[in-house]
Amino acid sequence: MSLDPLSSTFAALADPTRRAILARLALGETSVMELAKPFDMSLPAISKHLKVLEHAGLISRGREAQWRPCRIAPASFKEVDGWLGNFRRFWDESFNRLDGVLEEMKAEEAAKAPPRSNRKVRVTKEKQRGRTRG
Amino acid sequence: MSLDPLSSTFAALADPTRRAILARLALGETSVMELAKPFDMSLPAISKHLKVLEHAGLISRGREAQWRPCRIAPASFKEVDGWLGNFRRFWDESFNRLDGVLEEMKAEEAAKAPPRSNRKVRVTKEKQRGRTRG
DNA sequence: CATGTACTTAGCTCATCGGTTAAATAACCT
DNA sequence: AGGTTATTTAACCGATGAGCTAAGTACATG
Repeated sequence: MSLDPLSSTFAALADPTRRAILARLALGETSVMELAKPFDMSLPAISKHLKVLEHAGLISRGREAQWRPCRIAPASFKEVDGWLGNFRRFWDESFNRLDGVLEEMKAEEAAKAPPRSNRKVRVTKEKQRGRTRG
Repeated sequence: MSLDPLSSTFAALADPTRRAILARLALGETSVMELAKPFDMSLPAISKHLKVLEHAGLISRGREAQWRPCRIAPASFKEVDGWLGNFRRFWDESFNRLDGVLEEMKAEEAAKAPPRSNRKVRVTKEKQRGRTRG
């Protein structure tokens, strides 16, 4: 058992029940009972799902008397987003433009590169989402 | 077999070998042999991984003579990103500010809402990434 | 302390997954 | 045609995953 973090996170997200639980938690912290309600499924099943989500770092759990309230934990979401960022240029128009900075570079490149060029593009691991722009 | 699209996409991403294959494909279209090289694994195993990725909509495959070149397919990545967008406010500082628009609303809310308020927050399904601002 | 409520753990079943080897298919190259 | 190269399919195996029921733990309260 125990895969690398990204693998266990993606694995956790690969289940519709677990994604539904996360969607519910996006509305706010709540108890296991509450989370279980919408599902036609035994409580132990939900408990397992929560364990998986917790292990994946997608939720964290507190203790209040006999309740174990669950809430979204940001870290793993952020990691997934970071990984996804490596591929963002494949679908995100505005990202491809990099807020206009790449415009010039492209123009320069185009000036000296032949058409239909198949040259490789660097993938700049992480950080794509960090442009706060004030 | 055959889960909902998001589930099979996340499931496909939950394997490090498959993610490595995608990382390689981010550098450009290539053959199965080429993709297989870095891995200490039989060719059929790679073939299966590619099938999974294709089924998940993360890659598409062409035909050139005896080669079946693979390339990144954007759609499923985009879907994952869209889903992730529902949770972006949990970790993305700049998103939380919504380019400054929410600033005022928050101020107004704060004026009439009691402290430690636990009120629910709407999650605005999809589209978060669409602000081109070009 | 006994009972109830909120959960978790244990132990089981069945399906799916990731890997294997061996054989099949497909297209090219004499 | 016959061989080589690229890739897939088939058949199998051990491990993991999602569900169940039954039993256990933790806390609260009558």
